[in-house]
Amino acid sequence: MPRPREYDEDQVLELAMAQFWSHGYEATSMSALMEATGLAKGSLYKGFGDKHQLFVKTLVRYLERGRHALRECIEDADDARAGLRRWLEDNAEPAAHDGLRRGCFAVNTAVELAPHDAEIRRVLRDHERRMEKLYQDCVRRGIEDGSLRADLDPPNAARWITTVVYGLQVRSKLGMSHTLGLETAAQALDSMAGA
Amino acid sequence: MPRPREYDEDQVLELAMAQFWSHGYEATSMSALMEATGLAKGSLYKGFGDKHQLFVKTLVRYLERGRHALRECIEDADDARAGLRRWLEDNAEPAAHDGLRRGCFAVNTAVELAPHDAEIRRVLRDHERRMEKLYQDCVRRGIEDGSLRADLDPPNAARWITTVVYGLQVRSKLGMSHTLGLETAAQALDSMAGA
DNA sequence: TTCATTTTAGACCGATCGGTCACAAATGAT
DNA sequence: ATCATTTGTGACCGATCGGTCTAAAATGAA
Repeated sequence: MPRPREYDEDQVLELAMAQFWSHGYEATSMSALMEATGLAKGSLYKGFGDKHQLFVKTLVRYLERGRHALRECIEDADDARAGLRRWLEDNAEPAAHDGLRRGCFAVNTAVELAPHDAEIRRVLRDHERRMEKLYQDCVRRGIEDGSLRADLDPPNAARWITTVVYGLQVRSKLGMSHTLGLETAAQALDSMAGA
Repeated sequence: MPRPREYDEDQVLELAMAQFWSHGYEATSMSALMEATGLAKGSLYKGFGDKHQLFVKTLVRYLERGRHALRECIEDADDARAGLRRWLEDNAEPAAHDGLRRGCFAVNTAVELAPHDAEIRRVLRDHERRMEKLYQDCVRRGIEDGSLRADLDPPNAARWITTVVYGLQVRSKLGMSHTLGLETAAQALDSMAGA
């Protein structure tokens, strides 16, 4: 009986995400979101809540996708090391790809909002915890299949991987070349590779 | 003959830096800067230019201080590895220290502004280049005095150190504990330590 | 067709944004 | 004491901020 919605919710979230991802939270205005999504202000507020709620929705979406990508990356690989290499190389790439230097939405948000926004902090910490669980599984598998050093401590190694990935994403904001990114990825892998 | 200035320029820059460092560029308003520095709006503009120019002044100041700290850290140490350890540990610490989680002003700025601000990008790239020069010197010294692996490639190792330090700074924004930070610092050192 | 219901559009809101400017205050030189 | 010069102050500017709200449009049910 009601009037049907004219927009596709998923698509709007994608478009809004692109804005937040490229420009951050503070530098993205509601007008920019209206233009990017094609929706009028009223529709955005009715459909997605205020600016902050919309931001969280796009962030959660991004994080879920990131975990999915990591899971796939690890599962599809021949051994743990190959999966890890692929993941590190993927994280060394986006900088060169998009001239936008938008880096990683999660890292951008951690830097901009985490210190003063408890909800964002909770969401990002939860994501970090889940990612490190996946890293741990990968490391354990690598120890078993011999592709990673046998003396690695999985939780410790997971935090190590997290750190290197964050570092690559920051470098990408300054315009790291693909070649140098791959070099660093290789170095990270070497620090954990089996004999 | 003119009326003398009533404020101390260095002190004002310090206070403005604290604001930008904690809240970033966009989230820091001129009113916040007025309150933080105690200067009226007109004085800020007359003395330091507009918001962007003031920001750059505080950033440059921060970067110079950072390079100085690294230089001292390396020179004062008994050997290259000790200096590098000290530097990595210092970078694993600030997170825990200030409940503000303000992290590293350079990393914060790289993430927030570098993609869309050519001047900032130039300043930060120049700083990165200088820092890596210092890292390279440190690595070369470490190869000579035997405290670092002999097969390290200095430019490569310098980028590696940069990456890890960036990663530590991002983790600090989410509230990394001092203990876990030190653990990662140790891991980074191990990846370069001499036999 | 009429009605209840929901979406859409955009005018409108007070607050705040970064930035300017005119004027008062403070100095040393004369 | 007067004057040229520079600093300090805060009122003021138009623009834009995030957010609200009313009214028109679009539907299915009755």
